[in-house]
Amino acid sequence: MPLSIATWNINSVRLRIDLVCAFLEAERPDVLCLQEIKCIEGNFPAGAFRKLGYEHQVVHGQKGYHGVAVVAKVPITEHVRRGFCGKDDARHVAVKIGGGELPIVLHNFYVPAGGDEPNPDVNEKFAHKLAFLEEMKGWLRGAETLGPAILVGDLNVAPLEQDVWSHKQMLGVVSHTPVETQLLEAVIEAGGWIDAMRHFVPPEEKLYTWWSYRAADWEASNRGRRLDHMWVTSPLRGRLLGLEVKREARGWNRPSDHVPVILRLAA
DNA sequence: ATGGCTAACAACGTTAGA
Repeated sequence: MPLSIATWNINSVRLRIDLVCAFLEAERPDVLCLQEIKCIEGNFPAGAFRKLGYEHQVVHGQKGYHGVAVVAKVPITEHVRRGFCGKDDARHVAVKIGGGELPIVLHNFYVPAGGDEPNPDVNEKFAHKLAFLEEMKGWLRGAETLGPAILVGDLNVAPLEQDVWSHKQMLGVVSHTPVETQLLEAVIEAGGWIDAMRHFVPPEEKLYTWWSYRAADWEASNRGRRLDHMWVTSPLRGRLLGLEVKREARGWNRPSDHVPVILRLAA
């Protein structure tokens, strides 16, 4: 059975539920992973998703900020919400889908942004980000040996030179500093992950999923970053079918600063 | 080099995003 997975940092699921529903009606992905839902589970707009056929839902929320969720048309057979760095903030949920012979484990992450100053000695948010990525690396080590798995989410790191509008000007900016990009590559390496977005878009080509709210004209200045990611383990390499970055979503009315990304897998 | 915007909330300034 072909499978489509979408990921989207929605920056408040309650404020933008109409945008999310329009996206789901147009694209009909089997699974949607959301980050920054900014609400507790009890305030998650479950009914709106259910109406569209997304009746399988796992929410890991908290009040006001952060928070992740998975909604699916296909059954979710297992789920786990993991805490990182000894905190109880809501930054991860994993689900198991395709419960038959070859189930797929799907991880949905929201990695800490890391604040402004890229120095862990003076900026505890940056220290938290690095510790979070280190913990991901250890926990997901050898992921490919365990079978089909997908990891998506807002990882808040743009690892490649063409993942930012200016590699040179971004080297000292949190999200593209060498310590972060090398650590993210180490997470990929340790898990045996395949960068599914770059499987389809060559690394020489610019690719962004986020544009700042602060630009007067996001499209004209086009100072984007690829902060959102979709990875798969090697058992899924042969099933990679297609990728869509829904850039136009950044131009919708009252948009998220991130756009949705859709990965399609063959049967 | 700076500043620019958006969202949540025991809310009308503060904290967070990145």
